[in-house]
Amino acid sequence: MVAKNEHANRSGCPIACALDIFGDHWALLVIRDLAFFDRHEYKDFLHSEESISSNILSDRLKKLEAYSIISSLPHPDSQRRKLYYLTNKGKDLIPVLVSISRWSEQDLGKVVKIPPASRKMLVNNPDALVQETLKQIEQWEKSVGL
Amino acid sequence: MVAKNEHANRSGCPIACALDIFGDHWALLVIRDLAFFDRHEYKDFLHSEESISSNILSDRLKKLEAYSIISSLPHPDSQRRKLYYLTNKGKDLIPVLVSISRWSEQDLGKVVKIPPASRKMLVNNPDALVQETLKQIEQWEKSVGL
DNA sequence: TTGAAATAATTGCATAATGCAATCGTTTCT
DNA sequence: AGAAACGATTGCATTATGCAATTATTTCAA
Repeated sequence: MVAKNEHANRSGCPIACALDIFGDHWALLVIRDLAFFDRHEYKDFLHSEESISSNILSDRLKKLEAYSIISSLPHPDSQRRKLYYLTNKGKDLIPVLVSISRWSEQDLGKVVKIPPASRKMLVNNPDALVQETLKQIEQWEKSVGL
Repeated sequence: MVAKNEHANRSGCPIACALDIFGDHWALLVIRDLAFFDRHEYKDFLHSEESISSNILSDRLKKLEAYSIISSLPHPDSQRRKLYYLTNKGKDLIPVLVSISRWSEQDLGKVVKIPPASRKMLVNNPDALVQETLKQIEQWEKSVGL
């Protein structure tokens, strides 16, 4: 890892504990890629729109794996590539991602770009968006034999 | 502010945009204090369990105010003290805080300490927790004549 | 009324985290 | 066999954070 995080478990507060795990600029974006964008490989995360650095990505993948939020699988086509995926603990973060998106949609105005179909579901029935996302993840899992 | 954040608006992604605002170890804790713990003053935030540093607190209050997530009021008892409170934009973050708490309750185990009454509501009816929180905020607002 | 405490910051400095470009050692492709 | 792809790591510059001390007011209490 790039460096140690001195803040682990500052308190028993559920929000503080969560922030000790994903309270930074990048962790949730990796989880977003896994949850919504069907990205599962190192290079996919690396090339996502926000341009994460290679060292930071490597660090976050390790941390998220250490926290059992993600896990990985050897890629069927290659022994060196890996397929990352969300554990149940990680999937449980989808409602968090959706509520954050909902807030941005409501309160951040035009800078935020969301595909119309998703936006509609996000506004009218966020729970359905969570469910649909889970369903697509299940499909992917089946496709790799998980 | 302590320093400038070079990451503003990395993309149009609603999650990335949100993280550019509160994706750090402290911002959401200040919002938590305002939302759930009836803390409204600098010293209250400063003395909260996680021990935020004075310079960081000062910085976050400025940023959150700049983003119109919080606002402030002169304290009725003192001209130097201020009363901070959540704007509508800030109140819209309560569902985010609740969903994060819910995740921690579900997936972080015993390190997380939540009062039994809140935990029950968090698990069985998170929306009700949001509503109750909003109601208590309204009461406080009334009490200071907002 | 005057000195002490309280309050909201700010400063300086050490440490940690991040950003960035280059590079490494494999593996895979042609 | 050589080139490209890939997952990482390294070194170094910059930015953010942590921490203790300090500041300038204001408020409180003897």
